[in-house]
Amino acid sequence: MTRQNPGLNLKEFLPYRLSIVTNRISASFARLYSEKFNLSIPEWRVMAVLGQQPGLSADEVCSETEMDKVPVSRAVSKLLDKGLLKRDFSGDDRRRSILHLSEAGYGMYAQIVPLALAYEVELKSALTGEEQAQLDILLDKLIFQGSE
Amino acid sequence: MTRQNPGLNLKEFLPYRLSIVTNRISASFARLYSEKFNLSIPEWRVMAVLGQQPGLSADEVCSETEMDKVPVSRAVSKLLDKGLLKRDFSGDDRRRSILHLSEAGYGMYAQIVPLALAYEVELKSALTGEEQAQLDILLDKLIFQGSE
DNA sequence: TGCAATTAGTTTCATTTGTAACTATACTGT
DNA sequence: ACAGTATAGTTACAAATGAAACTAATTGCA
Repeated sequence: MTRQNPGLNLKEFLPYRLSIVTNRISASFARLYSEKFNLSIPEWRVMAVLGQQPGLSADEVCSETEMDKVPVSRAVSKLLDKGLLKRDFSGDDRRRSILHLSEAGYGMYAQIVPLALAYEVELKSALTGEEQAQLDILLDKLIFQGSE
Repeated sequence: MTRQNPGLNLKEFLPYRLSIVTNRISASFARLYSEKFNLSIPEWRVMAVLGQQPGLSADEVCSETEMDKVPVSRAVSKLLDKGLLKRDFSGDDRRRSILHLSEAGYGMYAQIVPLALAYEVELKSALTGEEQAQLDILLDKLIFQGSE
């Protein structure tokens, strides 16, 4: 049977292209911190946001990282076990946690950050300075669009 | 303790930004075909590539879609169960499958493609024509970069 | 030939993930 | 004050995932 192809070329389809790029990049970046520091992706994300904004609650970590509260909860308890995080509870609202990197956690964070930045530089090295700026603008527009 | 922030701003960090955009987009696109057609993401991917390139083997589907062979194998058997796929085996090499959408599968594919294209148009509507072209170029460069 | 190494695909098993149910605390309106 | 609702976080359960083991077929080469 001869069919007229409705014409969806995957390799040109934006959601598909984005997922290929993103999957490759996050897999290779994850290797960086998982091999050396034995952190899972959710664990790293929690540390990354707390390194920058100490004192967030678990719930705020969720909204900052767009992670589900279940993986956040599990990552937090793993990080507590490993001694990389400290947790207090708010006096105002004793349900609410107040999360900080511990000394050890901050030390690890401070080791990972330069690796992360170097990785980003390497990634962007395929692009000119102008293209890098353009990419930021485009991603902003798409991030906004995606949230409808 | 006063600490000097090593300075990783997640919201500006490329791998993080890419994953936010991609996760939002693929989640909302997945709703499109999972709700209406009851397809999982791997199932849709297999159909999408076979709609465009009938007769691929499972292994070729893997390399085309960058999926693992396990999810491909499972998606193929689900799609066979649902009657959306036909499978033959090569005469030359009887391990090698030859996969085609069935009539029903092609019918479903032909319904999904316009939805997918409309979704892509809507996504890109946040961008000017020139920005869309630029985005394609940038993704190509990053896709190439990511594969090293 | 014939036997080791390779390849296509499936299955098993352990891990990860998310939905939904649950606990504990806090807020709201009467 | 208190009953009903909402919120922070955890736990239980079920589904998805991938690494590794497995089966079956093919290739290479001695």
